[in-house]
Amino acid sequence: MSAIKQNYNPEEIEDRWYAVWEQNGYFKPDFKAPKSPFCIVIPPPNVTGSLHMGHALNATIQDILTRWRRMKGHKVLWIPGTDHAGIATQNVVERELSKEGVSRQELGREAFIERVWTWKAEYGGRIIHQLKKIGASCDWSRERFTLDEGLSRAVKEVFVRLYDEGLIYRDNRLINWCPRCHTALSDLEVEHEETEGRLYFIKYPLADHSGSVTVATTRPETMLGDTAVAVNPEDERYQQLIGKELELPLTGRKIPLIADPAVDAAFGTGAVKVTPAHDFNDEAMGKRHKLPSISVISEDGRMTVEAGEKYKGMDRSAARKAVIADLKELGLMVEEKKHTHAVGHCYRCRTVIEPLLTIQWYVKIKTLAEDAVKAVQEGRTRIIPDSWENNYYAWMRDINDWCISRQIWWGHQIPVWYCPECKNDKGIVQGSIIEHIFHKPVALKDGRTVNGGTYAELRAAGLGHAEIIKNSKVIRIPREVKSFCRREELKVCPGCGSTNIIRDPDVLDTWFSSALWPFSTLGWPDMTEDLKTFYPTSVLVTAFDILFFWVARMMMMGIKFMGDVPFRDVYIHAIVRDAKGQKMSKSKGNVVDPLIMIDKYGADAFRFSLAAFAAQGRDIRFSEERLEGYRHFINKLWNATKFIIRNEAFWTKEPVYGQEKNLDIASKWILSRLAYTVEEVNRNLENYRFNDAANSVYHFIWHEFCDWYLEITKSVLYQEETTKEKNLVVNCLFFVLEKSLQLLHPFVPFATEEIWRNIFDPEHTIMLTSYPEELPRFIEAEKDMEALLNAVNGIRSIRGELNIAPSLDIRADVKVDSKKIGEILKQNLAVLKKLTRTKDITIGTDVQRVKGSAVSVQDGMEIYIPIEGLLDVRAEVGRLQKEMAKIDESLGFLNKKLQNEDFLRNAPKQVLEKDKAKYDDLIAKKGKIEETLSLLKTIT
RNA sequence: AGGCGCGUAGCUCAGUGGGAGAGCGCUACCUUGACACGGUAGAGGUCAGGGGUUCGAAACCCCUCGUGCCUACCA
Repeated sequence: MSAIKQNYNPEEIEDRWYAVWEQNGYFKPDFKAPKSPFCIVIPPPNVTGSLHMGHALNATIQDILTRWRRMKGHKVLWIPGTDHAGIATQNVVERELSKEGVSRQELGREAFIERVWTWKAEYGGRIIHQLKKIGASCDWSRERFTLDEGLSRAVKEVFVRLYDEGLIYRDNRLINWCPRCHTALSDLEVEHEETEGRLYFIKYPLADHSGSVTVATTRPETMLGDTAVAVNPEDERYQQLIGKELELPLTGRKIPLIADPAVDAAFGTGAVKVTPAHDFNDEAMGKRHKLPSISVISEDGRMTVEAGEKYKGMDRSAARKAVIADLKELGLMVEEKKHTHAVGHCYRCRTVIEPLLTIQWYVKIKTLAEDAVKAVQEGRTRIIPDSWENNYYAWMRDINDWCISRQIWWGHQIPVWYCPECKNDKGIVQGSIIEHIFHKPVALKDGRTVNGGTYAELRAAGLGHAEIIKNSKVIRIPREVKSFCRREELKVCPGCGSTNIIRDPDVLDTWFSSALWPFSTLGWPDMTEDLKTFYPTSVLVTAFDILFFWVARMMMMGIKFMGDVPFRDVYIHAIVRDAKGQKMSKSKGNVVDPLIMIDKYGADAFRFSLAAFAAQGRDIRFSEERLEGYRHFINKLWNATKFIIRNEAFWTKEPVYGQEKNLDIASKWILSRLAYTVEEVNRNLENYRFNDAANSVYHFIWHEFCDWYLEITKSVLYQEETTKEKNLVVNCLFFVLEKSLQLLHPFVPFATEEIWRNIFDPEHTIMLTSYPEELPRFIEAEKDMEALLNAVNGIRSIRGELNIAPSLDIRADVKVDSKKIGEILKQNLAVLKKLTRTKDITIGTDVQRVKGSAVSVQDGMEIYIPIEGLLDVRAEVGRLQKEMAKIDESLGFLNKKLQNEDFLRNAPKQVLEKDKAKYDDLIAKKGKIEETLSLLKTIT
């Protein structure tokens, strides 16, 4: 005898079943499964992260797909893992250290990294735990970390190969720099924000004192590094001045007035200061005009010696104030205006970005991007919804080379060594590369001299990266020596044998390693069984905010190194916002914690809600009320199960198909509705329409199975004796329950498992049963059922609207239009009575309305409920008039349509037929109601 | 500045050319032998506004208003 607990209590069942699944290895791929491999790699959450709504939605969708495919018989693998998240993690640990009063510099690189690993060991598993809480069926035995040994090997391999092909190079140019994180950032890692600032108009005197030119700038402090002023060549105001020299205020330097078409004559004064070392536009202009670059801001955001003695060492914001004050004093500040413009901020710490001239490593991106675009154009990878395709193309077309070096410690250290001693130009390369850097004494502008030494020593002496590079000699490496001792750490310079070699201190952008995720997690560079089986992966599930950061780069790397796209489909889901539609963020304090939701409502209800919210192409506003509603749904399922179990004694477990002839209409109907739902759910999941899939199973279970079928079966089930009929109905109940549980399992894994084990198979999991597919429909039964539903609805409607007390015994007379409908109703007389709480019902084609009866006109029948004396005639008249009004409105609409010759000529036949039939029905109905109304009126 | 999206019931949202739907909320009635986390019956909408295409538009096109996001080197 099966027994489930009286009350549905998610807490009690969820952890228990998860442990069972994991211990039994149900999450591992079954290589013997009949259908094709199905693989998903999880977007690796940051180790620093804790589960937020976005992760929850993301994981739920992947788990639904994974469980569904597993049940359908695919070889399913879902690989989990985490990302080392370079800057983010380093910042977290640095903050921890600063509480102890230690800086990472004081600790030293090695000790610091060790400290991060310790931190990771302690807190890094948190998010994995949380993923388990929501039921994610990942194969944890294959869990990866972007900084683990295997992935590090993949990273190094990719770096070296790209380097050998000339696709990785080093260059000295402007880069987005975060003075707080003290590192370079890629274009993507800069977030632009509209900021209210000021536009300053500054007078630059002509060197011959014959006048002046006024420039407009938002960043007066950078003027100290100006090397020209530019105007548009067409600008008539400046024709006479082009080519003349100006005297740069506060410095006395002479700079030229140049003409460049990039200057917008309409903006400001039409004259723009040019600072090639601190502005991307100016850098380009500087290159065109061969202007020198003067760096006046250093890597920590302070002014350099180049800025002049007065400003040296000042913070850039202090320097701005000082420059403004000084200009005012000189009478050169003409005007200040309010001005809003976009200012770049570091995506990790919100500090204002500083464009700085530094040497960095870059990936040449153009050819890689072209292939990635082609792959989508040719449909080798589909992006769903496809509205994202254009964004993808646009971004790929405008893409700049990818800056991959970061001046932090936590990450994949760049596999490049430098030899300060080696004089042999052919020197080097290690798993890599060695470049000779500054072996000559370097004279600096401030008068100091640096006597060579290693790169690290110079950094320690207080020199900036850029300074060192600028003053050093970089030697190009001949191609033939590029690939050398690839995978080992380099100890000795292969060129000169020196052991005094230094590794490049920079690490790679976090996204460099995650770009390899779809194949590195499967074992690449080794051609493992997993890699052979599961690459390309089936679908990548992600939010749009990392489409460029991650998806685009995976596309490029996958195509480059595997020769095929990394995934067949990319499903882009919504961002979860709060109830007001705002992005959830800690600073706004509007974050909804998924774990609290799980505590309150259970993981099943939570998952189901997320699925039901996940309409394509639209953001989700999270609503706790709806979540509550879906918990009620699971509770409903639970209670329905209790009801069904009570009849277990009559369950013969015979198959329901094969004896359709003996089945009653309702049973055939529910089987047919089930078949319809199964088809819909499968189709919707196939198309990533999770909300539609969730809604259709919800509607079926609640409003068809529970509301109708369960109620209908009661009239048979409550009979004392055991009959064949009773057995059939019970078998049908159990069958539909079983299929419903399976249908629901990908959405609601825990409760379905609990119920399944209790009823159908205590020894085996529902996880590995077959997903319902292609059941037979019984269209005729569905049509016949309409008659029964109409009769019930008609009687209920009268009861409800006339407010007839349920305790009042009533009877009903049903005049049917055809014998067939009469037969159907007669067969289900007991049901009809029970559902309408009617004592007695007469059915026939010749039934007459008795005086004092309320009337309901339904398709195929008229229903009379005699309530002599009790009939509130006015209420009944009102009710019927309301119905008449509705009918008249519809008739008016149809009339217009059917009298329109264009409609008759052009509309498709089916539409025409349908409308005609509808019209006839309405006319008939109208006639009947009119008749009744006139009768009622004669009474009053 | 460009690009993308959204505006449908009180709220949150489905609905990609044939008479407006769901969940929650609301109203009335009901402790009927699974479930009050329930049942039954209801109320509630010029589908933002204007123009166009069409026999027919919430849906397709154009414009306006409102709103959200993405991209960008506007000094």
